[in-house]
Order: sequence, then C-alpha cells, then structure tokens
Amino acid sequence: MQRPTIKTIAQETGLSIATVSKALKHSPQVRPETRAIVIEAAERVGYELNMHGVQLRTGKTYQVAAIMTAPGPKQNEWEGVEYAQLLSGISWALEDSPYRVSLYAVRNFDESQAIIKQIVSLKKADGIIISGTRADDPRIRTMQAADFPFVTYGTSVHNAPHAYVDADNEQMIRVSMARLVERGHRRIALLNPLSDLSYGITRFESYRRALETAGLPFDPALVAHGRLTPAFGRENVLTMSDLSNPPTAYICANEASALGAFSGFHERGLVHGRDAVINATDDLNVSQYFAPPITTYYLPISEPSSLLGAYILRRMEGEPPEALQTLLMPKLIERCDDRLTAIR
Amino acid sequence: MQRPTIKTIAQETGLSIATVSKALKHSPQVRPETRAIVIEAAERVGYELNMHGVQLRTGKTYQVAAIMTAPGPKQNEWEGVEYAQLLSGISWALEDSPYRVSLYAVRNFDESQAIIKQIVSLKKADGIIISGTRADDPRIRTMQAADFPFVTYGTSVHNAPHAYVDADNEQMIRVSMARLVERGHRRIALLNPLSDLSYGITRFESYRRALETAGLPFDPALVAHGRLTPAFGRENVLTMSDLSNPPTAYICANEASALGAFSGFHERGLVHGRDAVINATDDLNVSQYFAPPITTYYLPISEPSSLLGAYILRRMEGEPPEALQTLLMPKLIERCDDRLTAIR
DNA sequence: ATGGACGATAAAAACGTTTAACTTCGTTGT
DNA sequence: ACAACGAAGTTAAACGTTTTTATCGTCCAT
Repeated sequence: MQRPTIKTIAQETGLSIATVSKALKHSPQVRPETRAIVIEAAERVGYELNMHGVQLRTGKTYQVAAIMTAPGPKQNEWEGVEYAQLLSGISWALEDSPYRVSLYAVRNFDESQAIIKQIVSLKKADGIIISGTRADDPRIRTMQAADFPFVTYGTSVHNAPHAYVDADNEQMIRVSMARLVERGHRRIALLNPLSDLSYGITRFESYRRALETAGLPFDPALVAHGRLTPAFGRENVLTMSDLSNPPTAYICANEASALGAFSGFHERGLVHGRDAVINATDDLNVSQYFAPPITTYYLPISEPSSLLGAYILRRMEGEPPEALQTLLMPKLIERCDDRLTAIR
Repeated sequence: MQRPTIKTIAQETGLSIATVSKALKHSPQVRPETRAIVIEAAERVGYELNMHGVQLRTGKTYQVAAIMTAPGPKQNEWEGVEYAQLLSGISWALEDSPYRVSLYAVRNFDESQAIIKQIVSLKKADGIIISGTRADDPRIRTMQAADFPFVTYGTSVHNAPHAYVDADNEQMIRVSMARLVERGHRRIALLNPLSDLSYGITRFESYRRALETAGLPFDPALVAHGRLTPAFGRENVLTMSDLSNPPTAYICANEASALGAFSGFHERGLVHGRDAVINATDDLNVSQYFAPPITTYYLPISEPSSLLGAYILRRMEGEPPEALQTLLMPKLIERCDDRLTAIR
C-alpha cells in the first residue's frame, strides 16, 4: 500500500487537493466544518506530510546547518567535546518544529567559510549556527550579505549587529581577577583561546583592565593563546612554573586546559593550593571531579545551546537580530578557598 | 537571476531536458559528443543539481540519521562527550557522497526506538546509525523488518546478523585481566556500563571467564553497572574501598568513569600505585593527562566513526550486512607498571 | 525495395505540495 | 431588481527532477 497523500484525502472526502492542503494548514479560507472532515480523514488514513513536495514547492529545506569545527581525524585530542551537548541542546530546541539539525563537520576556519558560502548560495539550509567567531568574521559578512538567517555562539566586534549567544567573558574575567587579587595573588596567568577568536580578545582585554585596576603590572610571559587542549594547559604550566617569578594562579578558559594544567602540576611536583591554584570555566561540570576540585565559572552548556536553537527559529521567522542577543553569566562555584597557604 | 536548472541547459544547448538529465548522470544512452556539450553548458551557467527535485522524484532523502542518546538538558554530567568526535568522523566519511548527517538527539532508549520507527515508516532518511546496542535490541528488529539500511556502534547478541563496528571488548578485558593478575592483583573491580547494553554483557562475561582462568573467586561486590559518568566512577571507588577486602585494581569502561575514580581516590586519600591502580578504556586520549597518567586501552574514536560512515554508505548501496562487521582492538598504552608497591 | 532493429533524442508523465486565479453561490446595499 | 461583494471551493500551474514511452532517422539483412 502506498503512503497516503493529500490526494488520498481528497478522494476520501470528495474535496479538492487544494482545499485539503489549505485545511491542513489552518487557512481561514476553509470552513471549520470542512476542516474537521479533512482532519478526520487524514487521521483515519494515517496521513503524514511529505516534506519533499513541500521543499520543492516552497524552496525551503527545513534544515538548520550546524557547523562544527573539530580537528581532523589524525589528531586525537580532547578538544571540542562540548559540541556533543551543544548539538543535542540545539536539536531539542528544534524538536517541536519541522526543522532538523544537519551537521557539517569542518576542520578549520577556511573550510567553515567555504561550507557556509555553499550553504548560502545553494540554499542547502534555512538557517546556520556557527561558533568560534572572530573579532571580524568574514563568515558573518557572507551570511549578512545574502540576508541569510544565522546565530553565532560567540560575539563579534567589527561586524554589523547579528543574533548571538555567548558567555559574558568580560565580566567573568573581571570578577575572577578581582577575587584572586583579593586573595593575595599578584602573578596571575591567563590561558586563553586562540587570539583571533573574539572571546579570546574579550578575555584578554578584560584581563588587562583588571590588572590596571589592581595596580599590577602586565607580564606577557603570563599570557598564552592556543587551542584549548589538555596539552596546551600542561605545556604552559611547565613553561610558566619555570619562570624566576612563576604565577600563583592560572585562569584556564575551559575544563580541558584545566585538566592539562593539573597534569603540569603533577609533572613539576606542584601542589594545588600550596604552590599555585587553578581556576577555570566549565561547560560540562567536570571540574568537580578533579583532584582537588577547583573553583570554576560554570555555565551548563544546555543553556546557550537551547538559546541557539530558539534564536535560529525566531531568526528564520524574520525576527530582527538585535532582539536575539544574549550574554550569559556563568555561576561562580567556589570549590576551594584559593588563598595560597604559603602566602599567608 | 534565477538559479539555473536542467531546463536552462536545455534551452542553452537546444536539447531536451531528458537528454540533459541523462547526460549529466552519464547515461550510456547519450552520445559522448552530446554529453560534452551539456557538461560545458552546465559549467558555463554554473548549474548545480537541485536535490529537492531529485528527492521528490526518487523518494530518496540523501540523509543519514545519526541517533545520539544524550541525557536531558537538566542533568549536566560529563557523559557522551565522545559523540562529538563520533559525529564528525561520520560526517567526514560521507563528505564525498551526496549524503548528509541528520542529527536526532534522544534522551533514552524508548525515545530512540520511537524515533527510529518514525524514520523508517516515514522514510525520513536513507540510512541510520545507532549506538548503545542491547543484547536483544528491538530497534534492530524494527529496521531489519523494514529492510532499512543501518549500522550499529556496538554488537548485539540475539539479533539477526547486521552491520556493526565495535571495540573488541572480550579480548580487551581478557588481556587486561591477565595483565593485572600477572602483576599480583587478586581483587579486581569492574566498573561496567549498564547491564542491558550489549558491551556491558560482553565485558562482564569476559571478566568472569578471566577470573576462572586465573583461579580467582567472583565477588559481586566488585562489579558495578551504571551510566559511565564521573559520578559513577567516584561513588564506586568510595563504596568499594570501604570493603573489608578492597580491590587493588579498578577497570573502568571509559575515561569519564576513570576520572571519577581518581576523584574517589583523592577523597579517600588513596594513592595510585600504592593502594590501588586504575586502568581504563580511552576513546579520547585524555588519560595521559591524568595525575598520574594511567594505563589504558586506546581506540581513537576516529577509527570506528569513519568505519561507521563507510559502512552505512555501502549498506545503502545494498551490500550485505555480513560483509560489514568489524571488531577493533584498542591499543594497550602502559603508562605505569601497575604493580602495587605494597604487594611487592 | 522492404522490413526490422538499433541508436539517439524528444515528449510526456509523474513524484506531493502550495498558491494564484477563477468559479459558484448566497448575501447585502441601494 | 440588480450590481457588488464575500465566503468557500475548485482548477490549474508550478517547483526540478527522473524515467517510461514515443519518435525519427539510419543501417543492415533479406
């Protein structure tokens, strides 16, 4: 038996397919009684809308492209693991809509740019979600030029206003620095994402301002930019702890680099809380299982991800981007005092 | 300007759209000279195949559904993070094909079953990739009954033969146990996945056989089944280390539970290598950053994931499932000796 | 010469939906 | 009484492909 179509319902009810179509989408052109008949028949025959017909006719794809930047299959680093929860959050946010998440894995920025151009020009999706935004992001310009709906996870600086969701990195670093300074720290290291990423810049600038506020000197040796892998955290601890005047606190941009920093502590024989402390930003609530647990700024990744999903839906409905901008403040979770026992 | 279609090319070349269509798909019915003309015109006008037309006509979706089981947005546990790399591996394997990965995030087994029924009956995809297989998996039966192409990450026991990729859990546990026994361990704990999962059963049975081989008694207090979160690892170490005769080795089924086990060590004041050791299976190469680094069986998740992608493609081409079954043996990485200093 | 087979292309139908344009008929206002 | 109108449906075209069937020469065997 063939799958029923609107034609089936038309024959079943004696109406035309046009009326059936209109009835099913609640057009005001059809009488409530007629609609009831159509709905009844649709349920009776087990009708389900065939998207292919809709897509061809309307040109809409009902796909939301999620661009996921992950390192190539050769490098097996603990990186980008938060994408799993990001994607499921987005997927759930679209659950009650006709939209599906279509996944585009790319290896680097250039590939993401190429993919986006393709999606936009060939209309392979109705909306795009990207992350890893740069201060001046050409991908954003591409999408804006084509008037294509999109939402970014991360802000940009030099682009025209667009829909975004991000953690409030400025505030987070400011509060974090003030708290550490208050606890006696004078040499604070910043393990930062790649410097072309927008949030890397935000964090760095906030860091510098916090130093000024506290009257502390800026030392470039205490700032590192890189891919936020455990290796990155480890190597920077190894290097910085060898300085003649090593840091007593490390601010890590994610849980992966914090884990790596611990590995560096272990290698150098440093004791957390005695020689130095580690603070981090945590999306996955994993820092509580570190030994010892560390102080983190915790933003459950489900929050930004469901917002991203909600925003792309609203953006595709035509809502202006200015109304779809949110900075989320992570919650401070103090798992240790972070005063050095040696300093006291 | 409108996007060019085969009609555009037909007008451009003076041929019919039928010939253009055939020429573009290398049908033997069209003369090579004619084909050359068509190809040239297609390139000149910048023609790209419109999938919506194809989909409506052929009924194919060119979508591969990836079912991703992740805990709901409320629970923010470090769980399922390897999905990110699994998905990107699959996505890359499909890169040169016309297929795209369509993501379906579900919260539990029942939801995945419902989604799969829907995908199969409404033909929302041409192939399905699932994980978390059970010994007797009703989802597999659903797909087989409908003769629907699919590949599983994980084996099943009672189902008819199907395409799968998995780690060789039997061998891994056997080797792992023999190695620990050889190093003097007599009380070995198994931190296992949920007992309804196929690989949980495989691991458990292999564990029991290994005990028999070594002439060691089976103690149910040393085996735990559960969701492989850090919390699970931690709690079981807390419980088991309180036994009158606590284990001297913990075999963890993934890196998340191993991290949690470390957290339990820290809480109890246990020292790795003195009081007990932790061995694990590692997909993400993160155990090297634990303090201290531990011995793991490492299977870079890129390997199974690219196989999954390759297999679903071949399965959709009609290749029989028996030819598409692979068990991958993880590589043993000895990061410490794992002999207890106290035992010697 | 005639018929048939074959090779290359064209014509047309079909996939399932939406929507602009049109018909029909009853109601309303003058 | 009649034009104008509105409500509720219908007709038909269109979206871009693929594929079955038809057409039209050309070549070959008889």
